[in-house]
Amino acid sequence: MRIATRFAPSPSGHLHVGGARTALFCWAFAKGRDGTFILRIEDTDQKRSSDAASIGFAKDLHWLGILWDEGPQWQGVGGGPHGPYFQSERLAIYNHHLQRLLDAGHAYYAFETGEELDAKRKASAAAGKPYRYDRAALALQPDEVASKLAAGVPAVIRLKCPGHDVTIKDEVLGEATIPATEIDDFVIRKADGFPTYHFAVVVDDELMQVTHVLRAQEHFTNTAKHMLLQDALGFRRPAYAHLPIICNPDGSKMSKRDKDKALRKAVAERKLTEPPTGIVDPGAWGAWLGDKNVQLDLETGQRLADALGITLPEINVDDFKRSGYLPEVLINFLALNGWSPGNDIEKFDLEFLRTSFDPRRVVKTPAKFDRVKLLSFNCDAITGMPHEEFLRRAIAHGRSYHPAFMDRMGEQGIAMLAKASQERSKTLDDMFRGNRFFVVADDALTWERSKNTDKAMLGEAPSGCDHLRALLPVLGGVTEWTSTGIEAAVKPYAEAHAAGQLGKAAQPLRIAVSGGTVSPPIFDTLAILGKASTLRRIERAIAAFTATSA
RNA sequence: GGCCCCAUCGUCUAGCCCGGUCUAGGACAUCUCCCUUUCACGGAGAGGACAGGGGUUCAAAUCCCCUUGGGGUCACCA
Repeated sequence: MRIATRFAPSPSGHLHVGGARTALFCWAFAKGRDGTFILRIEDTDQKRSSDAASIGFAKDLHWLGILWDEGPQWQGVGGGPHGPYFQSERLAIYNHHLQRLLDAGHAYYAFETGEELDAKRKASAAAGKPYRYDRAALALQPDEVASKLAAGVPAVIRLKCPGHDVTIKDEVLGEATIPATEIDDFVIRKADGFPTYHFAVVVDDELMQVTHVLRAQEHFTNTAKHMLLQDALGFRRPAYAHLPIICNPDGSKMSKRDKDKALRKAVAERKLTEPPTGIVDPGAWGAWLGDKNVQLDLETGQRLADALGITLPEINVDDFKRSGYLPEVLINFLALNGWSPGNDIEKFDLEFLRTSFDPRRVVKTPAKFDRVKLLSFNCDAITGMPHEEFLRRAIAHGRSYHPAFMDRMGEQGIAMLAKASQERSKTLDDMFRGNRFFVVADDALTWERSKNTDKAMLGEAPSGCDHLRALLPVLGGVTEWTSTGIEAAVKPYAEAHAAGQLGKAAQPLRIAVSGGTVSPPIFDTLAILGKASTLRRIERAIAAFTATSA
């Protein structure tokens, strides 16, 4: 039988890095064995699903280079003989198998409301006993059930568990036996007519001929339920491999809520009581501030972060894209969380992963996601790529995330900036984020006043400002305004007037034109800025620093 | 709390299944020095782990037990 794996996200948001890793391993396992990789959208929760989210998944997966053989059709991928691939479109299929279970006496209707069940759960908790469904509905007479159904009383369907222990065989975790007492008659169809996750998964995995289920370890205990369902339905049993969770450096589970956490912290630190105008509407703001469980939607959260001047932690694949990480690096790094090829190889690509991935080499322990190491990998990849490629990718990134910057710099300016930036960039975003001074109007530039800037500009004579005054005519006389042309003028000046210490002249220049102490190499910076801007900024800088120091 | 799983440098991990080749290897981070017009990059070097306790054995990171610690799960969410 042909190997088949599936990635089955619920479309309740963007693709999370943990999900991305699951997808990656599923893909690698199937594709490395001439198998099929299926994408299935588990949208059985009507309250939490959205079409936009499933498109987000497709985009993110596509960006990572993980393409599905079967699944929703999107830009030339997908389709397949086992559709539809949205669970919400498979209701008739589920109902058919539900009826089989009912007919065989393996399942039964139950009429307790959510509130009733909650009360029973609370009572058990108060008594210090674990809660299990009490099978009250099993005592109902057939005609009672029929009349309730006919009367339209909301009903769920539960699986009648056989009452024996279940031993799970797992490719990474080995064998584990779940005692019968731990598994109660769980719900397989909700009152709204939709199947629960457990039921839909089991049916779809069978019908889509999935042979290997690779999923996160949080599903491990669920496996017992799925096995019981397979037995009741007469289905085959796929092989299971449960992948360790990816978590934050502090050990907490990585989640979308981390963004809200970062925002709340920043808001508290700034003692903000009113929302920044036009970012969050006052009603939503109040609800959000008042309840830690309320989350801001992605766009609003991002706008608030921008307004507060903070960077949100990257959680979703799209966040890493926005931050300027390369897809091939993210994939490489993700694969290293929970798996390794077994030698000292750390840098590899999709193709390598495809041919070497083996679930038996998956680690059993949860991994803490180390963004610092990821950044280091990204830096290596960026500094190591051919410059044409860097230029191309930087431009694509800029068009998506910094269109105004791109416009103001112009094609030639961007090319020059890219040239000066590649070897000092850790992400595609660095070139834009760190260099905003290039695109502010000359007369709008302000200067950071700190120990460092004041020392460089106003230190002992000749001070930075003195050098700048002297440099003004020198630069003014430069006829070939290029990096080398400028260097040819400034170097001799430093030799003659700064004891050959180029820094004595370079640093004041840097501060004057950039407003701060960090920029690309100074001659490149001046060349990109142009002669007029350079001179104008120097004049204004001298004025700004000397005016306040007098 | 019940149940299930897990446990090697700060972090990701190699080694564990098939005990000796492990004075435990690599990577990121850290520290020192070098390079340097800033920030980075780069180069050289250093420190850093088998959770604890019992066994088994000539020999244990590797096998067994206990303790401790961590994670997952106990929904009409997936």
